[in-house]
Amino acid sequence: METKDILSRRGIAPSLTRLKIYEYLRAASHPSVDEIYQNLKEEIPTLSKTTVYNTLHLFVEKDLAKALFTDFSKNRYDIKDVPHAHFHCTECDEIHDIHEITPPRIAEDAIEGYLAKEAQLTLKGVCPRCRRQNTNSQ
Amino acid sequence: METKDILSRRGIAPSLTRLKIYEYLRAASHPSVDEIYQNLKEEIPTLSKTTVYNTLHLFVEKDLAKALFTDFSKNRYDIKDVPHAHFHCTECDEIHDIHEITPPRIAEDAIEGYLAKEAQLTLKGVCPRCRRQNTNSQ
DNA sequence: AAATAAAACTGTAATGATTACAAGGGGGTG
DNA sequence: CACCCCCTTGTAATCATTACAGTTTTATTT
Repeated sequence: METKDILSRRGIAPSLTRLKIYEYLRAASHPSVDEIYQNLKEEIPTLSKTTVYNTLHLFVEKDLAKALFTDFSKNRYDIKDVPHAHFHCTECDEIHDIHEITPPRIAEDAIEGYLAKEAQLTLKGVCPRCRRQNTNSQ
Repeated sequence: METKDILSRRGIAPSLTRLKIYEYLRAASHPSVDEIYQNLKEEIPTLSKTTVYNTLHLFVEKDLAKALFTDFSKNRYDIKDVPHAHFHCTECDEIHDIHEITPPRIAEDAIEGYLAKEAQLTLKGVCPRCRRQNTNSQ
């Protein structure tokens, strides 16, 4: 399927900028906003970084792309020693510990060639309290 | 075990500031740096935010605490649709797709009361290339 | 083709988290 | 008492992200 159609299907107008960003994203490896911007501004000299942000937000909203959480961006700390997952509620922005599901225990040499030191499992969605509030108010 | 001893065991001098930060971290729920700072400066009026950063970095280095990756601060994007994990190499800062291990498929209602929409599994460690380079140069 | 409205795009400024860095302070040791 | 080391502090710099208002482009209607 052509990129144009992929965007159209999701209700995104397939402008040149959006096509290029989509294609860069598909070809590259987890690029940062700046990487996308730096690389595309050769082809699209008028490109603005704000547009890259806007476009990525749009893609995420329309389920065409995902925002990753990685070690680059850590702004919460935890001290619990029992393995557990984290649930981030997108409504209230709270983080809850989840013990029903745990990050897989990964041996250091589980993945050929890699030395794995830590695994984090993060879930995203709506927490019980926010679900109740949504139901009540609608 | 007393907090003082927990720190000492890891080779961290148990200063008042560090004790308080450790105890706050243990009692609170995934606090941000600012939350820790705001709450402790009542007790420790001279506290500086830099100290909170320094102390947390120290705890992480000594394996007393973990930095979480969450949706709050995401700065990489991905478009792949096959479920896969991400491996963040702490030496070269690259992110690799890992297909040998995948995030557990989590049904929306898998966790009592929660609505789970997405799961991300992130590993941390050293990638094959960096491991080879370390070996060669030492 | 002109007129209009809506949607995309842009640039600048503001915000917020984090880091860099150089200097201050306190406690223990010789 | 002098010295040194480590902890702590404050300011300034950096970097990613967002806010916002204005401009350009595109599509639509006349």
